[in-house]
Amino acid sequence: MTEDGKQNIENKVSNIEQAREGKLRAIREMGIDPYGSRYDCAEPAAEIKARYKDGEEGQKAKCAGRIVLLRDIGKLIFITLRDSSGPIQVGLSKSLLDSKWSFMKLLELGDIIGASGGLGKTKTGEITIWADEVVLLSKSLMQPPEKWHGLADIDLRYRQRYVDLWANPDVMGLFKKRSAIMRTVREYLTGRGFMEVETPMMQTIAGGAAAKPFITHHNSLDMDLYLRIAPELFLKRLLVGGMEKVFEINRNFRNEGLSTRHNPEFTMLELYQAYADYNIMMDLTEELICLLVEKYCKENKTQFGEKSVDFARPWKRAKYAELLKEYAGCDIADIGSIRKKAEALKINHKDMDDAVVINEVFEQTVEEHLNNPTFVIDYPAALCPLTKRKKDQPEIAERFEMYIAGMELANAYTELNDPAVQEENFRQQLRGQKETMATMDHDFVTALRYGMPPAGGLGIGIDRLIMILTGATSIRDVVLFPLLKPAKP
RNA sequence: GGGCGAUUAGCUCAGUCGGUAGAGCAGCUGACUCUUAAUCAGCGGGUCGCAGGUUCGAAUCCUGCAUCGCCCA
Repeated sequence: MTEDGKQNIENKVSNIEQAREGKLRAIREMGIDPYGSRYDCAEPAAEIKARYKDGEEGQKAKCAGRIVLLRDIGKLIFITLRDSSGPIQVGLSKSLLDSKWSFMKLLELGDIIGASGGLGKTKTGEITIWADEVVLLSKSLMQPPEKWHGLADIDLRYRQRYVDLWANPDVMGLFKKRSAIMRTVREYLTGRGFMEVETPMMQTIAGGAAAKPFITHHNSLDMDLYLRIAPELFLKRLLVGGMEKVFEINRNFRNEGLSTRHNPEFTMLELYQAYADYNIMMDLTEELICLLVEKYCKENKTQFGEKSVDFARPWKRAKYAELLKEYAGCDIADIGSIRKKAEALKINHKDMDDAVVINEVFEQTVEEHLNNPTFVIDYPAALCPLTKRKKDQPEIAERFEMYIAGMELANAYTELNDPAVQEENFRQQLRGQKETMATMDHDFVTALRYGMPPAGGLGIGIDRLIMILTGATSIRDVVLFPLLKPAKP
C-alpha cells in the first residue's frame, strides 16, 4: 500500500483503532509476527476442562482461540480464551513468562492466540492453563462488542455475523445445532436407502412450485436462466431414470417479500420414493421430525414465541374440507357461501377461480389455528397440477401440507405419473392465482411418457424446521447470512 | 405496498418542558501475582442515521429519505 493510502485509512479509523494499530506496530518491532501460522495439536477447550482431574495438576495442555475477557492484575493476567467448544481460562504469570512479559502486556480483547502450559486450578477453583508459551495467531484491529451485553443491535448482528457468532455464544450454539440437525436428517434418510443428489439451480423453465423466480443471464449462450424455485421436476426425472429413493437438500430461490418466515433463498429438503404414496410420506415426515424433536428438544415440546408446540404422536390428520368447515364455517361444495366469506375477509375474489378463492379463505381462516403438528390432507385437485388424484374422487388430490405453529412446514403428494393428465394440467391456468405451478415443461412430459413409477414426494422447509426446533421466531436467526439491503446507499 | 417503533461515543443504553451531550463497558495513564463482567485513581473519546424546515436556540418539534424491527397485505 502507498503511504497516501495508509494515511487515508488512518484518518478514517477511530482513536481506539489507532491504539490497536499502535500495538500491532509494537509487536512487529519486537520481531513477532502478529499474524501467526499453523498451530498444531491444540485441544478443544471443553475437552481440556473435561479431562482435568484434581490431584493431577501440571499436565500439559494446549489450546487456541479468541481472547474474550482479559483481567490484568499487574504481574498476573487472566485470559478467558474461547474456541468453538467454549471458554477456558489461561493464566499468564510474570514468573513463567518473564522474558516475554512486555509482549504479554500487549495482548488485548479480540486477539487470537495459542497457549500451552500446565493445567491447574486457581485458588477460586477455576480450571486454568498456566501458560509457559503464548503465540499470537492473529492480531485484532477492531474493537470487540461490549463484553456483557454482546452485540445486540439486530441489524449489526446480521450484517456482521462473524462478530455475532463469537460475541454471542447462543448464536454459535444455534448454528451448531442446525448443523447437527442436518447431519441427523441425512443419516436418517441415507439409513433408509435414500441417495443424496444435486439437481440444477439454474433452470430454463422455473417449475415445480408456485412462485416468482429470480432471473439471471448466461452471457455466452445469451439467454436468460431462472434460479430454481423447486427441484421437483428434476428429481422426478431421476425416478424415471431408475433412482428409487432420492433426496436433495439445497437452496431454492423465490422472488417475493421478506418476512420473519420468508428469506428469498431458503433451504429445502425434497425427497421422492418410488412405489410409495402420500400416506407413506406422512409416516416418514412424522417419524423424521419426531426423531429430531426427541434428539434436540426437551420433553417432546418446543416453545415458539408465545406458542407451545406438543409433538405427541400420532399427529392430527384432518381433511382440507373439514378444516374449512370448522374454521371458516363453509362447505367446500357451497361456493356461494365461500365467496360470501371471502367478501367478509376483504378478499378481492371477483376475478378468481373457485379453487383460488377457496384456498385464500383457507389460508386466512384455518392456518393460524394449526398449532400442534397437523397434516392437512386431500386438497382440491385444481390447486395441485403435479399431484395424482383420488381414484374415486377426481376433484381431490392426494396431497398434504403439514403445519406447526401456524406455519407451513411440509408439502407432499402422491406424484402424478400420467403424462396425458400432466400435460393437460400444465395447460390449465387458474384465474386469480398470483403465481402458478402449471408452467409447461415438455421435456418433463416426455420423461413421464417413458414411464415414471408411482411415487410419493415430500418437501420440508428446512429453515422453518430449524426455527421450530430451536424456538427462533425469525428465519433470519437461523440463516447465517440473511439477505439485507445495503446499509449505505 | 401500508401502519407502528427504533436509529445518540467502538459496544450497551440514558437524555426531563426545545436552552451548548451523559453513564457503564471498551480505550489511554498509573497501582496490583489468584482474577471471574477483577478492582481502585485519573484522562481522552460525539456528523445525536441523512437532508431540509420551524425557532433567538433542535438529539428533542415538523417534513422527506435511508436502514432495521414488529404487525398487516
